[in-house]
Amino acid sequence: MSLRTNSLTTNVEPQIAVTATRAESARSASRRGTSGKLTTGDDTGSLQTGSYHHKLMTPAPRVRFAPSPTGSLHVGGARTALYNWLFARRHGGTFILRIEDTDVDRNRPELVDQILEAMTWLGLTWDEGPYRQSERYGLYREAATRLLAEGMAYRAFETSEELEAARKAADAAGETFRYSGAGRAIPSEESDRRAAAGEPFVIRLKMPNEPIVVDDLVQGRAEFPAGSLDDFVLMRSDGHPLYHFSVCVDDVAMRITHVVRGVDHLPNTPKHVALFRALGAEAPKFAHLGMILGADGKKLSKRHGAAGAEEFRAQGLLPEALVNFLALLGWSPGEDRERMTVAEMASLFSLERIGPSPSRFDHEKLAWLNGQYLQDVAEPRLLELLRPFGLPEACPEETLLRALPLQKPRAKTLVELAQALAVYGEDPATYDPAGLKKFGKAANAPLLRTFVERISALPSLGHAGVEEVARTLAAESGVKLGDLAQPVRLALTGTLASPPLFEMIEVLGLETTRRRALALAAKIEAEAAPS
RNA sequence: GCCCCCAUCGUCUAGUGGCCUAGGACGUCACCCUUUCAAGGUGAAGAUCGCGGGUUCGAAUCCCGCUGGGGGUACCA
Repeated sequence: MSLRTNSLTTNVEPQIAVTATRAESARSASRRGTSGKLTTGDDTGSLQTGSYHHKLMTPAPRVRFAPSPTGSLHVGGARTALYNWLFARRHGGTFILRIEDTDVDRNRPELVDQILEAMTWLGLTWDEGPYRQSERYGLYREAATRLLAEGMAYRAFETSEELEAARKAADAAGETFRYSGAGRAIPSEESDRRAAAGEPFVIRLKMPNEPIVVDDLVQGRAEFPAGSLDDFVLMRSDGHPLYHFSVCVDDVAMRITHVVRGVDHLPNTPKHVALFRALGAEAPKFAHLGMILGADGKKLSKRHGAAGAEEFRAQGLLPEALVNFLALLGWSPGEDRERMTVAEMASLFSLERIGPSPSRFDHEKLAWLNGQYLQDVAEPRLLELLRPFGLPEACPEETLLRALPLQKPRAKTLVELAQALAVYGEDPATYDPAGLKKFGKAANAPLLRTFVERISALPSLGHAGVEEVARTLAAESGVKLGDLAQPVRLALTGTLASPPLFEMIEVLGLETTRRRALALAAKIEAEAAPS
């Protein structure tokens, strides 16, 4: 594609795609179609008192989530997307997805799908888009041309090498580097001539020489002194728009009303405010969210275990749990609410209740929340969710379905649950050493054999019947129930921890129970008999 | 260096001048339940509201300074 910067001096502009392409519309429409469960019922619910007012007084908000495909969907990004989504749902607005892919060097197009998939997994479906900035270059060129013509921006002919050198010099002198604004002084005829002659240039914005105030909905008022910002670059010499520029042009084109993003963008905001002004547009309202830090208070990264949405998925977390957790990181509905459905969150959400401070990512609490959500998943669906994590092949699904109620309360993630299910498929390959030491006594072999004999004689293997057998046998043998139950448990699971033994036996069935109990008895006998 | 932001139990937070002897949740500990492990139930410990000054009859809540943390300072996003 030709990105000849010379085109900036002309006015040949390709048609602009302000609306999604047909394929994209269809795609997002179908996504929306599958996410019916996430609609919030705003129109009929708690909004009743306020909605009339809202609809008359202010237009429905239009918000966007604008990831760049330079990495996967980070939890920080996921939370930003969620807050935008909740805000849109709360006010009957529009949630727009925009891919910021103007950095050709760092872009990894294959990550776009990964991001979309992660958002879909989280249930954060979008109403418009995904727009790709790489497909909207005409729009940026047109805007740049206009700013140039209006004298709001100008060409600058310094090379990056020259600027780099100047930056280093300033650094060495202990001074703050700011672009000199030299390009402002070049007469427009000369500027046009040099551009036409093919001399490379960037386009810079003329920053107003006055302080810029940002009234942030979350962070409050921040005033940036005049002169603290220099004339930043709008268009690179290779014709690519820079982030600040494409963002503002698109926010105007998409009629964005509220910008909800991370505080790392707060220092950029005065630039954007100046740009919106230059573009002749009203700036949207801003809401900057505090950073999400790792448990150690450092910037969250892979080092902290998981940072990307798909990693949490791989860890066996439920999207609804992650969403609930993320919602609470910076926002609180008040009244001590913690566990909420997305619908509840959407009806309670407000930017005013977002706190400004950074927060740490507490995996423990996430795990707890996930465990809570896990309990509510019905067994058949749970089995499907578990499938990608591996189910024991040797075990009929009907058995797994019966095992699930026993194992579910003992697990916090799908990974843990899947692992716990393994015992229903295969006989223990090894025994817990401590368990063997404590319960592998010679006297326990006959106890195991008698237990097997007696439950074999039972007309059916109901847990109540098995328990009665066990209690009777323990009493007869003069031992506590635990002294019988633990060796049996060790035989059946190889460990000393499991769901209630008698219910487990009922699920495992007579054959498996016999085989495993007898195997341990044999092992004990073999070791007890000195050769 | 310069610019900007933040600061309540270990963690997430409630709190917007008197209702705070600072509330809830995770985590921790104890007890109960119990054939083990979880889950669940009950209870406890845990915050001189970062520090220092103001304002006020009264401050976690308002103002100033400091300290600590974070972000930005690109022809990255």
